[in-house]
This record gives sequence, structure tokens and C-alpha cells, in this order.
Amino acid sequence: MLAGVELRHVRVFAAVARAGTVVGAANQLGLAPASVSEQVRRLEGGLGVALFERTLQGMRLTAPGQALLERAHGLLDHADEVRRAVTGQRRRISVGALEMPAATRRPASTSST
Amino acid sequence: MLAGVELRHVRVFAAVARAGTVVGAANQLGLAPASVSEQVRRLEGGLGVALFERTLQGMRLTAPGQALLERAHGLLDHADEVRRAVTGQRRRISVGALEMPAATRRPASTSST
DNA sequence: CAGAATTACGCGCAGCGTAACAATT
DNA sequence: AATTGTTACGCTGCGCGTAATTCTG
Repeated sequence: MLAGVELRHVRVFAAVARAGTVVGAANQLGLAPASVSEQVRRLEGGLGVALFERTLQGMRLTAPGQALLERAHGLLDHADEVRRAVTGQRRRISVGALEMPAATRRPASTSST
Repeated sequence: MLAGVELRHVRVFAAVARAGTVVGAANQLGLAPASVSEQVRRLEGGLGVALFERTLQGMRLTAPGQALLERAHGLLDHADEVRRAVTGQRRRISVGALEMPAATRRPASTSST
């Protein structure tokens, strides 16, 4: 699928890129190495490019891999920020100007149903 | 899951929000209404908030739903931009400043679809 | 043998469609 | 009846784990 850029894949990719090895990423993610390997393969298949160069010492980023790595965190952060904004978990952003209005429009977490 | 913000869900959500109805979104997406309904339900479950208010005339955005809608396109665009950057499909973005460098590194528009 | 990744196999859940259903106009 | 959304059911594929395999130092 060309829509194959799923955030889950990107998260796994970022972990592998950072750890340098599949097993290391698997440990950090709490997953099995086989699962991580599969995720990377699917992401590569979905994108149509090779993200890593498989060496005997681990996974080394290719050029497209580096391009993705540079953008992965930004995208993941973006997604996480959206999630927080929607769920209402502002998490003390240093905006300051919202303190007074916030007292009036307290969203009460979950609503009906 | 807190990691429940998958891009597929957001795409479906955006379509529903734009169409106003599940069936309309399903047509636009080429999916069955049941699938769309399920996607929305899962997204809501993953986020823990109600995104729509089910009326007999269609789906009306709730406050969190509007919050997501305002950010959905940005996130999807971001993801798409990352995908293009990684695969090398620049596709004439109106950035302007890239025109000259682009002439040097024309990536030959890889196979799509 | 130790460490790396991959493959093979099985299980459970998610995604999808079709069909049937409930509710309102 | 026609519209909407949902549920039920079944199928396919993904995500995941465990175990086995391959390759190099």
C-alpha cells in the first residue's frame, strides 16, 4: 500500500535507527526481534525503498533511511501533540495566557456515552 | 492504547468529518460504511473521547472532534510529506525555494500507484 | 559458541465487505 | 420507503511471540 506510512512502523523504525540493531530496538520497545524485523520490512515495502543496510554488526541507515530518521521524530511528535490536544491532556505547556480562561472551560475529561 | 493514533484512523476520520456522514465518507474512501463506522469507533476508543455526535442526519463533530479536525490535515500532510521526502517523490510542492536545487537532483519520479 | 538478522509457524486482533437491523423522516 | 448508523458474521492480513535457521567473529 502506498498509504503504508503507519505511525507504528515509524516508531519501530526510529527505535531501530537509534539502537543500531534489531535486538536492541526490540528490547527498548518490549517486542521480539522477529516482530521488529517484520515491521521494518513492511515499512520498506510500503515505501518502496530500503531504509537499512543489513550488516553483520547491525542495521546501518541508507540515504532514504537517514532522510526518514531526520523526519521521523518530528512526525511522531506531531502525532503525539495532536493526540494530547484532542484528549485534552495539555500537559502544562508553557503558554501562561491560558490560566484564567482555563478555569472557566474545564473540559471534564470524558463526556457522555 | 495511547499509541492509538494511527494515520489510517485519522484519514477515515477526516473523510467523515468532511462528508458529514459515514456513507458519504465511505463512498469517497471506497470503503463500506460498516468499515468506516468501525474505524471511527476504534479511533474514539483509542483516544478515549467521542469525536462525533451521532444524529439521524449524520455525524456532527464534538469539541474534541473539531480539535482533531483542525489538526488532522496538518498531520496527514506532514506524513505525506515525509513519505515523499523518503521515496524521493517531490511532486512539485509549491515551496519555490527548491526550484533551483531541484533541477540538480531530479529524482525521476519513481513508480507510483 | 556468541551475537546479529531472518524465516517458519501459530495465535489473536484489526481491517474489510456483505447482509441484516434499528431509528427517524 | 429512504435515509442514516450500527451490529453480526466471515474472510484476509497484520502484529506479535517462540523456535529454528543462517552467517560471521
